[in-house]
Amino acid sequence: MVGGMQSRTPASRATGRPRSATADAAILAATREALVELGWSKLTLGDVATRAGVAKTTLYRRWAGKNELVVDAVAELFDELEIPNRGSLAADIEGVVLQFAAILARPEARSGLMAVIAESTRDDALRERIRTSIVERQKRLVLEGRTRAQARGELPPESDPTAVDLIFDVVAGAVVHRTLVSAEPADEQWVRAFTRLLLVGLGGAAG
Amino acid sequence: MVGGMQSRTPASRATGRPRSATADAAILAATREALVELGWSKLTLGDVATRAGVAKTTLYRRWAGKNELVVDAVAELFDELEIPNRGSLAADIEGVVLQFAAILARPEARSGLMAVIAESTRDDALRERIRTSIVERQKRLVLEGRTRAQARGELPPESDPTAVDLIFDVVAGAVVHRTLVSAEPADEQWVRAFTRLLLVGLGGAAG
DNA sequence: GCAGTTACGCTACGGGTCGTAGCGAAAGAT
DNA sequence: ATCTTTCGCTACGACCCGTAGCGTAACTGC
Repeated sequence: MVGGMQSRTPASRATGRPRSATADAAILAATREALVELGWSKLTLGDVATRAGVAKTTLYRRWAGKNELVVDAVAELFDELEIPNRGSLAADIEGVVLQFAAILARPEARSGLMAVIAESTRDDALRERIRTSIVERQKRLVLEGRTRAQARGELPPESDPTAVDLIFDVVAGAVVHRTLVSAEPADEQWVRAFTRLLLVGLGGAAG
Repeated sequence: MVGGMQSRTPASRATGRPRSATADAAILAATREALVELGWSKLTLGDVATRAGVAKTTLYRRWAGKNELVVDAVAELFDELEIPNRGSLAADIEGVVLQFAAILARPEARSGLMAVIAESTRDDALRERIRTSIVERQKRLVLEGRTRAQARGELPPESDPTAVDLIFDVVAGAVVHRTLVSAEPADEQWVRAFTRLLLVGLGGAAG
């Protein structure tokens, strides 16, 4: 579960009919299904409610609108992200980038993620929701990978705390740009070349 | 001008009343103005027409819909992009990245660009329009910068033609992710750190 | 059990936007 | 002057939005 949806009131009351967890799951699944079939712009909340088998009003009791709903629906796709321990920094990077690319290859992520990010440029609350439920989880992987590499002696202990932010923007940005803007797959070959570039830079001997 | 709007028919006829170029410019300017004030989702074509002082029908004769209109309106922002010749590869990179960041800092670019990219994941024609009128122009800068660096002897002559694509995705992706997802400014300090990372990689001695 | 409280499904509604059609007038080309 | 195309304007059905109101269902505490 994501944890980003509306809490019912101040501190969840223990009285009255409880909200159906089944309905939550059905709505989020229906949202992803609609994203695949219709894309962001043609997705309507009425249609999602019908697909999920719930009333439109039920949907509006949980989510404020299309933006929040899609953020939660897409966020679940990132639950599976984990950084593998493959023994070397290069292998670790390749592993996590491939996982990230696999998620972005799915149509429900492609059409949904960019759209909510676009909306978040004018909605601070939405941006925060995206940050906590999607971006932070990714960034944690970068931190883990670097800590591991430092323990192995592959990287010097870093003093600058903003270095992680930079690396994260480079890694995530490159994969997103490759898959969504250039519209080319981030396959193993590309990931290897990218990892090499990230490790040794432009100055490194070219392949 | 962008050159991406609808040609009137097969080969532009020379008879009848010609289309008003003034109207074109007014519509595109009004679109950017509406993007700033309303953002993508609340922007309506009727409102744009009113702002531009033209009839709604006039707008529909030129653009098929919101997507195409915004692409053209945003594309004009990238007309000013040029790679400066600063004498070294590092300085060249810093210069072009700062220019790119300056464009992405403008609200009409932030809210518009990501939205049309999101839409392009389900619309090949739109993606192609974005590619030719926005992306390719950026990529040309990367090519120029690399050619220049090779002439200076800073980079070895590259055999792999896909290397440019990779570098482009990394540079553009990092800047976009920094400004739109992390929502932090790509200022001089960040650009310097990024350029260093791009040149020497993670293995390079840390600051 | 029984009352109290909340969630649910359903229907209906005003308000807004979409994209198009139809009209007469305007602006050029020949 | 005539022909062709664009322009501004109005009007229209279709769709989606977000909410209100109602009766019913589910769960809690007495």
